Amino acid sequence: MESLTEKQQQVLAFIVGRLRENHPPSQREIAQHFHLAQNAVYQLVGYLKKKGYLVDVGGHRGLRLSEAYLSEVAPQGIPIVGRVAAGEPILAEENIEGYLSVEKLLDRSQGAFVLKVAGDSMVDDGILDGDYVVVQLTSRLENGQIGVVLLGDEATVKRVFVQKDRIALKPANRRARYKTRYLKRSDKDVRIVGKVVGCIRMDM
Amino acid sequence: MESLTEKQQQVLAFIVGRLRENHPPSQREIAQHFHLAQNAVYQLVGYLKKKGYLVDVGGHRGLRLSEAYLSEVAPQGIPIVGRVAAGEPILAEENIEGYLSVEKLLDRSQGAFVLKVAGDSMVDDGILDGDYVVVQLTSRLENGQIGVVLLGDEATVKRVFVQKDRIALKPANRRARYKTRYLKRSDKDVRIVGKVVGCIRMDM
DNA sequence: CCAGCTTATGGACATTTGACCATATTATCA
DNA sequence: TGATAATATGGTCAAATGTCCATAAGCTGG
Repeated sequence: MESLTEKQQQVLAFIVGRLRENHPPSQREIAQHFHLAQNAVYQLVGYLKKKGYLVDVGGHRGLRLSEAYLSEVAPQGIPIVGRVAAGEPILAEENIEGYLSVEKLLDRSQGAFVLKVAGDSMVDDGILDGDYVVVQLTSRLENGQIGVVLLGDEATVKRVFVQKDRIALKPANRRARYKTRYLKRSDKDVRIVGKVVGCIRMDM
Repeated sequence: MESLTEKQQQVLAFIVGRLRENHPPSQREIAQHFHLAQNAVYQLVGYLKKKGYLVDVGGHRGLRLSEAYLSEVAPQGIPIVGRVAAGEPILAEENIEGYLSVEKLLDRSQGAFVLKVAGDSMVDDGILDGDYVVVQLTSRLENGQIGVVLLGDEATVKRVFVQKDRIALKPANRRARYKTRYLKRSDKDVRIVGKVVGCIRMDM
């Protein structure tokens, strides 16, 4: 990624900050903030685009900086550290592999939601008590995928196997010997809600 | 919070989704998406403002929906589903316990970063190969906490025990019989980087 | 039946927007 | 010395924006 001048960094930081607040600035707003003419900003934005930090999207002929997405490579989210180069501080640019955007995972427009996991029946799959699983609404599940099934008013996270006339819910806990539950497919109290696409653990 | 009609909910969801992508929609874009006239959107937005879901900010005389902030009370993050009320659709308001904001976890200003986990030495603590652990930069670790330690240019995630003259790195994998590693505290190739405060698994 | 709220359409308009033009200064580097 | 990149100002312009007007249909509750 091409490097930025100080001015360019300042402007990018300002834009990113405003985007975080759901409030994309206009070029004239940026200009005012830095006591510049609008055209100075126009050029700075041009450099940021050229260097790949801002990207135009959509078929817009170009109106509103709002239309200039942050590129995926722009520093949003938090840095992913890969290998650590010898001698370098851990957050040095050489060590940063990319940036993690959890917002993508949590894309609400796709009908995702989060379910707080109660119980330890899935610990062998790395889903612990108190974790949040990210659920994608869908009734289609490949056999063996981890899904959320609604039994009456109780939501359960298990490995789901759809068989001829029944649905098998298989836990993942060698230690506690949870039993696999079998449910009739015809039972209208049973509903496959969605697929578990992610898992988030906080406050460890 | 005053309740919304279905149409209003749809429009709000659309707006929120687009704001998450750093791409505030214009009223005409919304109109196009819902096959409406722009003025229908104008009125819907008016209702959303009246009910407090959208808030005008700044001294703008009113141009661009981008200028209409999401109010703090508007549902940010994705919904956390707790108990599922009998009969209700899973995303009904009755079922939503709160909203998960991962951004808080990933607060960059606090000097957090993400490390991609390689290997399965911590699976018994629910940290799998390929997971991203959220690391809080700090050299202070309570004994037994999961931390990141830099050995030369290799970053390791383990349970850390600081003893008199050595540091113990204890894996968590019953099956593979990983050995606990002991390091001299005086070794300058050894550095405690931070504490693991979260774990994120994507694309399951 | 009427009143009020919601949804909906079409037209008009001042304001703002990003793009573009010409021009100029400064600093760096070959 | 000359070329290039970056920063900066002024003016102009078509396109897009949110607001507002008038109008109307559908619905609910009094």
